[in-house]
Amino acid sequence: MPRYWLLKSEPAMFAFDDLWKAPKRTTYWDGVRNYQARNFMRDDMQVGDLAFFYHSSVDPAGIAGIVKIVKAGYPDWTAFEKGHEHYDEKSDPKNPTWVMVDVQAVEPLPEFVTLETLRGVKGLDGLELLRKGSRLSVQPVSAAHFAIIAKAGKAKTTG
DNA sequence: GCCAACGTTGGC
DNA sequence: GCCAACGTTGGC
Repeated sequence: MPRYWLLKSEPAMFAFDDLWKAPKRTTYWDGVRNYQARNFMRDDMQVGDLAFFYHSSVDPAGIAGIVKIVKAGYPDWTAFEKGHEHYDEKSDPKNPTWVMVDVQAVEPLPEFVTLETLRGVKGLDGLELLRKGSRLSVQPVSAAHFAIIAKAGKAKTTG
């Protein structure tokens, strides 16, 4: 059974649309520099897992699309590149501190699901994103929550 | 090991 | 731009 996740990105840096236009609609998810988020990627994320692509620090914030994990955790090499935005001198290439995964865009949500919308959706009690003070950039999402949110992102139909 | 200071995240 | 919340650092 696949697990489900939510990945945050600032669209000014990298938006779902950028991933959609990328070769094979695939990229490496670098720059996670939080241990809890790192542990999720390193220990629990597996090929075939699905994740929401969440746009943070933008108005409105919300979920733009769905991605699939296509490569499980491996060393985040951007931590080794001096001058790189995500360089971390304390990460030893022989014993890397940080981890990245590869993700592939699956589909955009027909309707962008804003954070405000999510707060009004029933059945999302316990969703990490909605927890006060939550700022984890990699979060687990239950299968039930994933289904509810995906449904909320489907285009409204008449009749 | 405690905890104050500091830096970052991210919604508003 | 503000600031609450939270993670990390470093003195002790």
